[in-house]
Order: sequence, then C-alpha cells, then structure tokens
Amino acid sequence: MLDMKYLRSNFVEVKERLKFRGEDMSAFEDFEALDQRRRDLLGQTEELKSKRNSVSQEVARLKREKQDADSLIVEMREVGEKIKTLDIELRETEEKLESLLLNMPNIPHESVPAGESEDDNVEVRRHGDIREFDFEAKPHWDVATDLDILDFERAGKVTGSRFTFYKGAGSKLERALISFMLDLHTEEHGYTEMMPPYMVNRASMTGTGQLPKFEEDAFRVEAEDYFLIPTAEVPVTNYHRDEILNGDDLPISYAAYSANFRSEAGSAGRDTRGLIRQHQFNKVELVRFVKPEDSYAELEKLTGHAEKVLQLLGLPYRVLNMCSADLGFTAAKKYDIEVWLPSYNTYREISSCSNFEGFQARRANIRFRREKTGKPEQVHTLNGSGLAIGRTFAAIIENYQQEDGSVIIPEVLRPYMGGKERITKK
RNA sequence: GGAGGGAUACCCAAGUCUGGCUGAAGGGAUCGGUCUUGAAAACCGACAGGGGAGUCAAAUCCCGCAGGGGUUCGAAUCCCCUUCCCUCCUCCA
Repeated sequence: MLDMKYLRSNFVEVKERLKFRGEDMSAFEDFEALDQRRRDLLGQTEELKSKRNSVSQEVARLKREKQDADSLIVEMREVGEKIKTLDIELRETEEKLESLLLNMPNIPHESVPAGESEDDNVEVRRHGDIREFDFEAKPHWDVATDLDILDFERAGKVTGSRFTFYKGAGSKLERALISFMLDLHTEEHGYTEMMPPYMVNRASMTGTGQLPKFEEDAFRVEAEDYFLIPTAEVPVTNYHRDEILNGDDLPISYAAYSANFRSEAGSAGRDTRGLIRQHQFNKVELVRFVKPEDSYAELEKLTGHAEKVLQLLGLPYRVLNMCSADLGFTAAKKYDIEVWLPSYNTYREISSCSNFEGFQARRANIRFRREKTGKPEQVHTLNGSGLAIGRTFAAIIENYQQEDGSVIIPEVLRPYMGGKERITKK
C-alpha cells in the first residue's frame, strides 16, 4: 500500500510511475474524489461529535444539580441520528478508498529498468562455469526416478498432480539442503532461525500483499478462513505486524524453513514434469526489517547471501534485475537468481530477492522508533529465497549427474549426508 | 467438544455490580533533576500512546479501556457477536 498523504500531494507523478510498470490506471482515478469526500464527511461528523461531547457534560451537570435537561436531551437525539447517518456514509467512503489503495501496486525504484515483458529483464552478473557433458544429460525427474529417490507417480495416486514423494537418499538430500542453508545463514550471515505456522489468517495475507488481488493463487482452508502459506515470507513478515520496533534492534533478520503451497492457477500445462512447479515445495526464506535509508544496501547483501548458497554448492547461476513489467505487485525492486539446468539448456529461477520499501510495512503496520521520544516511522521490508529447496535439488541432480546414472553429492552437503559422496542405484 | 474465569496504558493493577467532574486511581519500570567524589538510596518532577482532521507552524477538535456492532442525551461500565488467554472435564500427536 502506498502512503495516502504522499498520494494526495503527488498523484500525477505516481500515475506516471505506475504507467511505467504497465499498470492500467483507470481503476485509481477515483482516488482524489474519494479522499476529498472522506475529509469532508469526517469534518462534519467530528464537529457534531464535539458538540455532543460538550452537551453531554452539560446534561450531567444539570442532573447532578437536580435541574431539568429534557430539552437538551431531545435536541441531542437529533444530533445523534445525524452522526449515525454521516458515519455510515463515511465508512462506505473509507472502504472504497481502502480497497482502491490495497489494489494499487508498488512504485518501482529509479534503478529498475524499463521494460514490457520478462525479455527486458537485465542480466547483472553470472557466476560459475557451465559443465560440458560428454554424454546426454537427462532431466532430473528421470535421473531421480531411476535412482528411486523421487516418486511422482505414487504422489499422483495419493494426492494428485504436482506433488511428489522424496524417498531414501532423496529425502535425506532434501533435508541436508535445508540444514545446510539454515546453518549458513544463521552462522555466517547473522539470521535468526524460525519455523513459522504453515497456515495464516486473512489479515496476514493482506499484510504482505497476497490479498485481496491474488486469492486464486493460494490454497484456502474454508472452515477457518485460513490460507496455506505460499511462502514463509507471509508468516515471518507478519510476525511483527502491528508492532513498533526498537530502532536499535534493526536490521532484524530471520531465516525460516517452511513448506510452501501454491495453487499455480493459470500455469496449467507449464512445467508439468519434475520438481520445478509443484503445489507443495520446501524453501528457506530470508526476511529482513531495516531502516528506510539502508534498504537498498541491504537488498544487495541479501541477494549476496542467497548467491553464497549457490557458490558453495558449485552451481552456475546468473542474477537479473527485474524490469518494470516483471516486478510483481509488491516489490519496488527485485533481483531474480537463476540456476543453470542442463536438461533445459537454460537458467531457471531459484531465488527472488525483493525490496518492498514501506509497501508491506504500511499494510501490516510495522514501524520503528529511532529514539525513545521519536515518532514511529515505517520500516522497510525485504525478503528473498535462500533458496528454493526443490529447485536446488533439481539443479544438483542435473548438474552433478554421472553417465552411470549416479549423482555426486556436493562436498558441503556431505557432512549432512553421513559422509556419503554419491547417490547410486541400489 | 462441555463448564467456568479473564483481556484496562511499557509492566502490574483499581474502576465494571449501581452509566455522568474517570478527558481512567495507585504502584513499578523509564526519563530528567536535587543530594553525592561517583553510584545507590531518598526526595522532587515528567510519563497515553497511537491514529485521524486542521495549520506555514500552532492552537484546536475527533477516535481511543482486546476487536466489531447495539442501547442511551451520554458507555471502560449495560446488551450481542468475534478473537485471544487461563482453569477444570472430554478427546488427541
């Protein structure tokens, strides 16, 4: 959500900035009229309430002194009715205004490249050499199924499409990746580990920006009106919802492992095989609360923390600065990290690192105080995958596969795998 | 799931039965001061925050006792709904 006062005085400029990201602005044209209407109604009702307050004091005084107050009471009855009517109208206006604001996307940062589609994303850097295979590299689902470490077929029977069973060394590898990443981020990068709830309420989904616009992307538990989390970003960012943080404690950094659930509405037919697009997947998510003046420097650090995982795993990757059309609804700036997948012969997204500035903090009401006496200010929130585990699993299987169908385990993971160096057929 | 009890400011806590100088007592913590070589103690002082409207800035006004409705001239106080916490019973990994 954007700042209402800022919008009020910079509406023309904001419209320009949002057009830059390809947004249709017609839905927001009512802003100025609604804002004005709200303030008019507020002025009227507040004036009447002020009158009611003072007259009520007067009535109390008269009653104490055993004098007659009936005429005042009759007069106030009418004022009360007017207030009620005005308040209803005010509430309706505020609801419209809020709905408008909740559907308005974030403003891109000036360092975001202009673009019309994902083709206009700008590659910032590459790391690692792409391996030359002297045999034909197989897709990870074939390698893993042959090794009996993933079972998509039975998952289809037990649940449905886009689910999998990890099995044996596969399950252990997945677990090793989770532990390795959490240990790296907590021990080397200063994050506090967290395990969040996997279901959240509507207010939390609204706080981070999944709602109201993208409800069809989430799985919903109808009886409770809870949502299965699409990312740990939701529970972990909302951890500090409606709080005023101590400025001295910033930046606050959390690394959270969780399963993630996405309906993948609108993705039918895309990436139907393998681990790339599942309804349920594991991820270690990095979430940070920072001071506004630090947020862009912190975004660079955060992205570096995610890259470090790939460097240590020896996986080639590149970093993209997402263009204005591919930013998503909530981000002011976003880097995607893409890992090399031999069977696709391309880089595929494995992490997304974003600076939301005050966009989520305003929705979720997360503030901080610089000094004891200071006014609360909005924090800036950042997050990034560090990394998506399932896609990392796929990248390891594909990049480390051997001609005999076995897979070499990257050295940094071996301590988490009981010293095992290679996954082989039984 | 059943039966009770709670939620008041940073923390503790009175007020709720019996609606009106409660625009919320008192204590603790915190901050400032006196005293002291320094500190502690004691004493004095400050301490409802936050949001909104308004303004160049103020003044001023509105909201605010878990959240949301209602009754009333007037609600922390009466009524209804929701959430969360506690105790006991039941069930359960």
